Amino acid sequence: MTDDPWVPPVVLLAVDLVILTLRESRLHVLLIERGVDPYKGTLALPGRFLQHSGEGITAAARRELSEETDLDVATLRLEQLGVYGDPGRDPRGRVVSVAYLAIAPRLPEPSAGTDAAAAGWHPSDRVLSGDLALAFDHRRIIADGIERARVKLEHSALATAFCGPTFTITDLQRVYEAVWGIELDPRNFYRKVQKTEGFIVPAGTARKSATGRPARVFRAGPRTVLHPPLVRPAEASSAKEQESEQPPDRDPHRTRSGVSSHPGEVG
Amino acid sequence: MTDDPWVPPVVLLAVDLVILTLRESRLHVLLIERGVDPYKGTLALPGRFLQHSGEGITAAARRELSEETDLDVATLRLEQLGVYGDPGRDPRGRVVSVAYLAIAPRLPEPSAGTDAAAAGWHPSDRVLSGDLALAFDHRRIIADGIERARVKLEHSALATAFCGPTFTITDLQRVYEAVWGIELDPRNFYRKVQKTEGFIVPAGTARKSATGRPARVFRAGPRTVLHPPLVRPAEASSAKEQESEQPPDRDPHRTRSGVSSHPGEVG
DNA sequence: TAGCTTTTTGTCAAACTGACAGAAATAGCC
DNA sequence: GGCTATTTCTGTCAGTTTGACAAAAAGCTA
Repeated sequence: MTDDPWVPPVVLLAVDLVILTLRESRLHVLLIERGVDPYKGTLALPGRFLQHSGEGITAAARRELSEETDLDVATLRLEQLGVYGDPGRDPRGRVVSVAYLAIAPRLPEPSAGTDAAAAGWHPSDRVLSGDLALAFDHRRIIADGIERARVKLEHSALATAFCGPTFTITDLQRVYEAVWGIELDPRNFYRKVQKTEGFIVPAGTARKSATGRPARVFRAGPRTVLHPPLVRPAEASSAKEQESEQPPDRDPHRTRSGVSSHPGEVG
Repeated sequence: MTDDPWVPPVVLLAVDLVILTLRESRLHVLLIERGVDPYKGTLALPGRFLQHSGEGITAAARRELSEETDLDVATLRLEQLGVYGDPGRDPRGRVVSVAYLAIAPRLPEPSAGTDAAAAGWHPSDRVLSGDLALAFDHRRIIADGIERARVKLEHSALATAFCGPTFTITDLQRVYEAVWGIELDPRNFYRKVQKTEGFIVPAGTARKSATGRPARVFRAGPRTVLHPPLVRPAEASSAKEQESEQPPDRDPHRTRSGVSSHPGEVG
């Protein structure tokens, strides 16, 4: 990888977590308020530095996850989102951060777990719109995470991860609608979901409803890949091109046509 | 991200490149023979350490790319694949590597660019089968890169990146067949590709053929996302679950059902 | 029981898919 | 030139899926 006499530069390695959930049919992301400089007092993703040089990256992410949520960490899945390491993104020095994506069902209301002072859920659209100011390049990381979730909803059974152990088909539809930001026809959604064998399976005799006809209850089936995919309508998937390694909103030449669904594409 | 008095551990940051191309209708990956320990004499992905602490990660990847191929780097696209940073993956210390994926059309035969002694193309199946021994965790990185390419072929116009500036529909079909490892019906492929507006556009009057009816020539169109996607047959997409941050083949509990198309998913 | 709401079962035309037939355009060979 | 081999391209056809929408079913409220 390199020659001998020369000594490569070192960097500080951190992990950041994009934890998404649904509250009142809207997509939310977990943010903390930073207690120290830089960006003291600003909202940011939960994250941490590698604890010691022998700690695995995913181990660090999992530990951070367990500190921020009281959920059973074993049941959550962490998916690597990408690396964010622009020089200058962190005034403390060369910090390279590995971002992870996690999907959580609606958590027990007060999300705080430990001392991490102000941790709370914030609507994702307020983050994406720039309404909420975020530390570092965390807004871009969240945007990438949400886009990843959108794509994964099409091809995997990820949507069930947003729900509790059991749910109705309408619950599942709300997930798709919230993440995709569109409305779906209940009849067609019902048909599609039912036809995809192994996606959801009936869960006992239980039924739930507030008003209207009681709905059947299901739980997640064994299948994790959806074949054929549950494609979102054409207009909804025309996302924007994404870049990294440079300050966001730098390039006015972004085309509307391009999308990679995998952030970090560069010329 | 952390408290104050404590000092986070440092890591060495490297980039590794998975460069794929097609030769004689087979998928190949660019490998170099390591000239120094560790793994001296073993095949490995082209890669390098960050040159100085202010160098961007993508910049490092792009520089390595330009050293290994004589292609116009500006025309190639680099896509971030993921981070590989298991402790112990590199005997020299804590090395975290950011992997990038690049797709190249058939390059001018001798692939070497600079002094990087033995650089050459190797069939991807010989790598995946374990037939060729690779340094570090590079076999896994390549596997992840190929799986990424497979998925991207469905949803993006990536396939044209394997071809030269102009190509025939059959050329394009060969790309899909090589990367997916299956055969496609020429008639249906023709129809599908033609119907996807903006995917490929006619390129002048030129025609080429060796034997048989001369084929029309096309070049890549403006569209980068394929809508609707060009789905591969069901059996072909039943891939294996992937993990990272741990030595491969560690966990006997891997399920056959799960796949994420995005490597690095962990429980 | 009537009215309201939400779930669930259908229906129907249009679009798409997979399998396959066959015409068109060239090169090579006798 | 005529024949064959080969590859490209244009259709066809039945089965499936999709999107839009109708209407029945099953509860709650009044």
